[in-house]
Amino acid sequence: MTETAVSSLNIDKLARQLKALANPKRLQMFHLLMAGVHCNCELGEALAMPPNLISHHMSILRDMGLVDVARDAVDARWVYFSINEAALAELNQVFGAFFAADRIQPRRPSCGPQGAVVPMTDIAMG
Amino acid sequence: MTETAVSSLNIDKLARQLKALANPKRLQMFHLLMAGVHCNCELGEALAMPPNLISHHMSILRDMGLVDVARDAVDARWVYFSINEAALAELNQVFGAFFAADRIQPRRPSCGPQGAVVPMTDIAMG
DNA sequence: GGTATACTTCAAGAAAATTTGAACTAAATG
DNA sequence: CATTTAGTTCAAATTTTCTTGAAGTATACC
Repeated sequence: MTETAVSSLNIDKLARQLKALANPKRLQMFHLLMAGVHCNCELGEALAMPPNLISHHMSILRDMGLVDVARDAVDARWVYFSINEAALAELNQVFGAFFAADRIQPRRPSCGPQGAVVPMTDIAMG
Repeated sequence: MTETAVSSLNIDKLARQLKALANPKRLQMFHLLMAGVHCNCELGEALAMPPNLISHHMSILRDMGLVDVARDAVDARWVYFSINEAALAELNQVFGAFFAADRIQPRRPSCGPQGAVVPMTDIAMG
């Protein structure tokens, strides 16, 4: 990834996706979905949370495209949440590129005396 | 990474690290630090933010161990922020393991009719 | 058709994060 | 030694997020 490819627009989107995940309950929900499809009631039982809260947190993950939802073909009252694999792949790619250790540069700050040459007259001699 | 290795303790730490990064301003600051060491005033100039806000956001990244700080050897008033490379490496490892696409399992939910066998008496014939 | 079920939406309250402005610290400068 | 400089800390105000409880929707069951 080039420097210009890490644009502020990408940074904003990455920040919003990370914010959707940056919550212990939502991260646990995501973890459960990684282990396979779950319905609202299963998530609620696993995390000891009421169904409306599950619904709320799932909508945050859904809004960021990270989670998909489907209704049961036999009984449409049941909803099944699952990981959006394309979004996960893109997140992994963007995250890996953004936080790649080899992007770290040995720049020196342009202000402060550190980068500046210390004048010889200021250097104590003998 | 095994399922048990992704424990709730790890999830909480990952959630806290992601939360520290899940802010557009802090992510931009982190991006600037990836390009090399910056002092408070450089970050403030680049992001049009007052020094106390830079200080505040940097302390959040520092508290999570993601950013290091050092004072100038010549003029100790200047502070230099940089990426903590060990923390970055660990974050990449944990994130990559947690969100690894191949962790997704084809589980069927244990409630709802989807997984259940549809009784023959309910299947319309001929 | 009335009731139960599974979930969502809404509104209000509680908690947390963010921003602002001022006061403070420590070090360098004249 | 007073002043300037670079940054931090503090307290209050604002904004956002999270939780709670109730109401609403749509579907299935009897």
